[in-house]
Amino acid sequence: MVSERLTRLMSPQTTSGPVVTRFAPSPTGFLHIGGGRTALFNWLFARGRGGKFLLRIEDTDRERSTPEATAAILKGLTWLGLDWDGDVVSQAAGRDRHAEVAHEMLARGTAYKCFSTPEEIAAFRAAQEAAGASYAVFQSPWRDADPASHPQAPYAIRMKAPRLGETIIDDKVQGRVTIRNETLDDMIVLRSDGTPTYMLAVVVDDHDMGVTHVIRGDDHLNNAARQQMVYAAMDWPVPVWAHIPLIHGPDGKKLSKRHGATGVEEYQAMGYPAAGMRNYLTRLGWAHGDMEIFTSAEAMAVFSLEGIGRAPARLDFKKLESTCGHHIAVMDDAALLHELEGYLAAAAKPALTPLQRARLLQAMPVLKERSKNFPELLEKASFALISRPVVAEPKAAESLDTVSRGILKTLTPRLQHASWTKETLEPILNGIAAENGIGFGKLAAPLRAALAGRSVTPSVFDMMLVIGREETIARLDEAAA
RNA sequence: GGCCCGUUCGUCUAUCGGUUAGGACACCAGGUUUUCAACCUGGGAAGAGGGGUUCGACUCCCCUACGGGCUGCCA
Repeated sequence: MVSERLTRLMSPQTTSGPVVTRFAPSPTGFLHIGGGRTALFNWLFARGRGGKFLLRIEDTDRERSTPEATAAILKGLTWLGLDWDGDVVSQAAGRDRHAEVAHEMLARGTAYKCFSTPEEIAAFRAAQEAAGASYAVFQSPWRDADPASHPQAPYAIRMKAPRLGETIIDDKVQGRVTIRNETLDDMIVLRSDGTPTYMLAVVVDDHDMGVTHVIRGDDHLNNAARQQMVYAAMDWPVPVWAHIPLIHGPDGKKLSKRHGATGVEEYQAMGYPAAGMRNYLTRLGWAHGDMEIFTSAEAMAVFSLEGIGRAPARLDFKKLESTCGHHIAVMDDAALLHELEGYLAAAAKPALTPLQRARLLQAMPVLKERSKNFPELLEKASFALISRPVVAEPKAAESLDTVSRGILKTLTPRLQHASWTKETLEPILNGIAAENGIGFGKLAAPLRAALAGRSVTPSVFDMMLVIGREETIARLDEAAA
């Protein structure tokens, strides 16, 4: 699924050129909801400025990367409606280029060969700890070693990080972040087995792909300082940074499995429409005045990095549902039905029959205004989905007593030739109620039981209109018998 | 441990030195009603704590507390 990586194609970008953003997940599982939001912000920002939104799979960790995970991530993005430009880039496919850059840095003198073994480094740390130091950055003895003293052995390539001064990350979300260089180590960019590390790969890929704005989780904020060393070592322009806070669970702790749904696909299976998810996720950590309910196009028009908050936001299902409810209410009926069928498939529920689909489409106007998610909509649509004989639930059956059944019997003849509109039906039902000396509510209950087999349903008129005269009379006759 | 980031109603947030601190979700009360919703009206609800700076701080600075992140030949 991941195509050949893009080869070097962009000229060095300038900050005034077209916007290029990217989403770069590791394929180690499904698309995390936090990752989905990161992708969303990148998408909104690029699309809102006529720029490009690229997708790169960071699969350099062959141990943990799987093609299934890559497929799951693509599927999640697709469901969310986040379309990317060009081919999906595989980071692993760029090893040679990454190694080439590492050697170039070697040639420039901004990196050096380090012959220290992992064991020696571990020993160094243990010694530091034993000496009472809480922690110390590893200082390779090879940093300034005479090449003549280099042994014939495998070596890693490390950055020659500045020991003095400070590195400043000019971040659009976090502001100016200053990191003292002494806290930065000579990070390894090429392992002793010749493979590149993530720190090198991201920078090379972002540069080669022409990425102008790096919008990612703030767990990378400190990494940005390290990565900036590579840009400097290669004389490459540094992209605009925007480190966004992570999403937390309702309890304020980092979102994890015990909070329930962490994967985007789970939200589809729970029956939330993509447009509602996008709206909710956009507002989670970003705001533009009092703007609450909006389409993605509207969001793109005003989305800015400056509008992103600095504190982690908590997931609130109540608000998610409310937001989705607004979107469901205004969605096009056919589109809604289509997405609902996608939900059915995602939730491994039986597909709709042609008759059910037709009735659902007809009932959509009355159903969509009162549903916050698809399960709820389907619940309200029950009357349209069932087929005769209608089996009344216990609570509904109670309203089908002898008297009520008698009333229903007198009703059907009058429906026989009535024109099938609410305007005609309403006086007929009101008349029946009046003749029997009962309020309309008393008549509605047995009607609900007969038409839907339930005590909670949409309006009786709406149900009659959707299932039609023939089916209405048939259901009433069966219930009255 | 060190370094970095964060902290406004229960939740998401507005405010970018001067406001009765606004909106949304949720909650409570009332209204409407054909059940459930939806809808309408009203209500309670916030600047973590302590120091500064200033005529004036939610807003700027410092400290503390709490939360998060980074600190790997993981990404």
